[in-house]
Amino acid sequence: MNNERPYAEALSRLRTASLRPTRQRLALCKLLFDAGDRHVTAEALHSEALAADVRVSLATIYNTLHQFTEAGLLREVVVESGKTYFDTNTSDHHHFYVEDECRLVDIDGGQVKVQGLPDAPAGAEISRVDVVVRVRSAGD
Amino acid sequence: MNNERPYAEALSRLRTASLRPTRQRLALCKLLFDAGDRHVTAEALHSEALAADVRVSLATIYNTLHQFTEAGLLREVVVESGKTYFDTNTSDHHHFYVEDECRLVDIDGGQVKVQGLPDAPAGAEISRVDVVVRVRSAGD
DNA sequence: AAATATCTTAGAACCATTCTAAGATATTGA
DNA sequence: TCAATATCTTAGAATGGTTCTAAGATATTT
Repeated sequence: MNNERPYAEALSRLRTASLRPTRQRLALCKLLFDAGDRHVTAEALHSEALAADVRVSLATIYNTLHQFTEAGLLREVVVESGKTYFDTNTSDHHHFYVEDECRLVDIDGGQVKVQGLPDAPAGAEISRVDVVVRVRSAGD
Repeated sequence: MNNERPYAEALSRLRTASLRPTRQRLALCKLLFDAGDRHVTAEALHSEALAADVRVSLATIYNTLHQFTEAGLLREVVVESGKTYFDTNTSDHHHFYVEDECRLVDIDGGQVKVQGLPDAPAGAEISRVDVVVRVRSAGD
């Protein structure tokens, strides 16, 4: 977006999250948000960082992903036990989950309507409605 | 249901699954299916079995839960990473997930309609649509 | 620049789950 | 009924993703 100040956007993201702009967080910001909507696991982001010569520990990857999630910069998506995906798309939307590729695909939230849900259990209030459409590649 | 042949139902369940009626599987069948709709984790079922004086290893609990799932007697529900629930209700339905209690509540599938889903990604076909309504107990 | 607050890190710890391979149990077929 | 075969159960080790620890590094505030 801005070739002269490549970290301006990352910097402002960290400011809104009240997180100090460290080398690691700035680099992860760029990796996460410069490439459009993404669904990453901690391990995948770690590999990507190392491949891009960003020296960062796995612990920091986890810390950062959770801090970003708490700040509303990321959304956590659970579709399979033992694997956590972080989604850079935080708008109202849903997911296809391609089971045999362990891959997520966004479904725009605007066009999807979930009708007929009963009231939440007594004393509880809805925090989110997640629709996961599990699909299998027919080819296999 | 039948007080004189307490294992008759368990036995027929195992037959339909082509699984040998062992002491462990019969007992787990009873624990799982005699009490109406349930959502159990492997650990929880293990504790329950031990409490009921059913000597069974955790490995067998896992084996059995997976075999039952493959046979269509159970359904696996993923709502939180690192925790797998097995649901004795295998009919078309959805779930409330009470986040602060890690508890699932069934939502009857008949009355819920998910409209406006786009086509599955090229070459893929839908295997299931899961709706998870995350709720928080307002009290806390 | 000193004092303070926050961050990063390697490696250990953790926990749910799966694996291993050896003995036990169920089934089959004479 | 009994041996032969197939399947099952098990304790304990192994695995894999994630979190914890506590010590040194970096950023911020004064």
